[in-house]
Amino acid sequence: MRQSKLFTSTRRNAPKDEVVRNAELLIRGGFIHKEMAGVYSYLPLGLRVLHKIEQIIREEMDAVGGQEVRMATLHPSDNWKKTGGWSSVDVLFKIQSRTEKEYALGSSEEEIVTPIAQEYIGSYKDLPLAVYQIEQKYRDELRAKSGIMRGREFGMKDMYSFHADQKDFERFYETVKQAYFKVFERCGLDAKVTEASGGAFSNKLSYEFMVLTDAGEDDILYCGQCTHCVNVEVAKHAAGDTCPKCGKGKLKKARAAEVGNVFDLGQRYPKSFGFTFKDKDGKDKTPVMGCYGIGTTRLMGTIVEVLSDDKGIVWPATVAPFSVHLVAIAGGNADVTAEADRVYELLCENGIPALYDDRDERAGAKFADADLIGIPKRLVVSEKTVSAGGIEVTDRSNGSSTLVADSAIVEHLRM
RNA sequence: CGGGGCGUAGUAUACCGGUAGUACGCGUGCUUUGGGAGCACGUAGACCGAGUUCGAUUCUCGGCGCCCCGACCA
Repeated sequence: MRQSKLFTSTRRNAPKDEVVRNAELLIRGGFIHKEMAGVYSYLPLGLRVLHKIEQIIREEMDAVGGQEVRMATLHPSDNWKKTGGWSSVDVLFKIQSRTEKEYALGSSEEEIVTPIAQEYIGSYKDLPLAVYQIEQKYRDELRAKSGIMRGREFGMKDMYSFHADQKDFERFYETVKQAYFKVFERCGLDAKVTEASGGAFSNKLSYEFMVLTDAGEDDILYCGQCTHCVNVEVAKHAAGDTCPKCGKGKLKKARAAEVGNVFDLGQRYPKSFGFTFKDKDGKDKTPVMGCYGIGTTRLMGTIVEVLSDDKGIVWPATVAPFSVHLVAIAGGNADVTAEADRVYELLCENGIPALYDDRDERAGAKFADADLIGIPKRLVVSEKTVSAGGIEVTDRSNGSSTLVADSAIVEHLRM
C-alpha cells in the first residue's frame, strides 16, 4: 500500500489521556482510535495486525478440530435467565428495546452455543464437538484501563467444547492447552500457564496463559527452573520459597497479563438448558463442557507492551501489518522515485506485503515513522543506494542493515 | 463503586478576573532534502449548565468526560 494513500498518519505527541505504552504507541502510529474509555476503533494498520493475530488463532483452533461459527452478540434475555446469568453476571450489559423487550450484549457465549449444540447433538456419536468464533465481546467493567488491555468492548476468540464424559474432556483440554502455547509462540510471546481460580464460571481450577508485563493486572509466582507457575490468588507459597514442583528453583513474583484461559465448565450449562444425548446404553446423559478464550485485542496490546522500544513498536513478522516498509528517499530526484516505484511493483508482483512510503517527506520524518510503525524490514531506496546498485535493508529489531542487489531482493526477503 | 488528578485549536501545551500565546499539524509560496527542515503568510481553540461579578476561559457549585490507585473482574 502506498503510504500517501493511507488515510491515517502518525502523531508526534503522546495522547495526554493515555499512559500505558500500548495505547500511546498504537494511537501515535495510527493503528487505533479511541472512542471512549475502554472502546477503540481499529484503523487500517491496526486491523491488519488484528487479522493476522486472528488468522494464527484460527489455524490453531482448526488444527484441534474446532469449527468456526459466528454467533449473535445481541442475546435474548431468556437464555441468560435460564442460566441465572441475568442476575449473577455483573458485567453483563443489559439493554431494552423500544417495546421494552430485554436483551443482553454478549459478554461470553455459553448461553448461545449451548442451545445451538443441543439442537444438533442427539447421540454420543455426535460427540465431541468444538465450536469457536472470533468477535466482539461486551463487558460492563467498572473501570476500563490500560489502553486495549481491558476494555468494555474487545475482541475475543471463544471456543466451546462438548464431551460424552469427563475423561474425553480432559483429553481435549490438554490438546487445547498445547494449541494455545503455539498461538502465543507464533505471536512472538513467551506465555506461562498458571493455575487460577475458576471465577464465576466454575468452582474448579482454571488455567490462565500469562505473559510477563507490568501492564498486566495479575501477580503470578513462577519458578525460574521449571514450568511451575500460579496466580497469587490461589498460591499456597510466597516469593522466595523453593518451587514445590521441581524442588530446585526459587519462586519469583511478577506482574503478568492474562492473554488466554481455559475453563472446565462441567455440566452446568447443559443442565440449565436440559441438554442431554443418548449414550451407547440408550440412556440420556448430560454432556461435559469446556470453554477456551483468547483476548485478541488484549493480545495485540500485550505484544506492543513486550515488543517495543523507545522509538516505537517492533512487530514480530508473524503479526506485522506489512512484511516490509519500503521508504523512498528521493529528495526530488525523479530517477530515485522511478526506482522506488519499480521496487514497489516488484514486491507487489511477488506477493510481498509492503507499505510504500512514497510521501514527499524528509528522510528523518520517514525513518521516525517507520520506527514507530514497527514493520520488521525497512527497505530504503535513495540516491546513495541507487548509485551503490542495491537496496538498503534494515532490521527493525536490531537495527542491522545490509545492501541487497535489486535482482536478489525478493529472494532475500523470503529467507 | 471509594480515593486522587485533569478537561484550552486536529495533537501537545502556556498564560490570564478585562474574550487567549507557543509548538507540531493543515493550506499557499520560496528554499531545502539519509534521522521528525527554514522563512513568510494563512487556518484553527476555552466540555456543558448554574452562580458570584460591571465583566468568567480563569473563582464557586453541579453535571458530563478522561486518566491513575484501590476494589471488582463473565
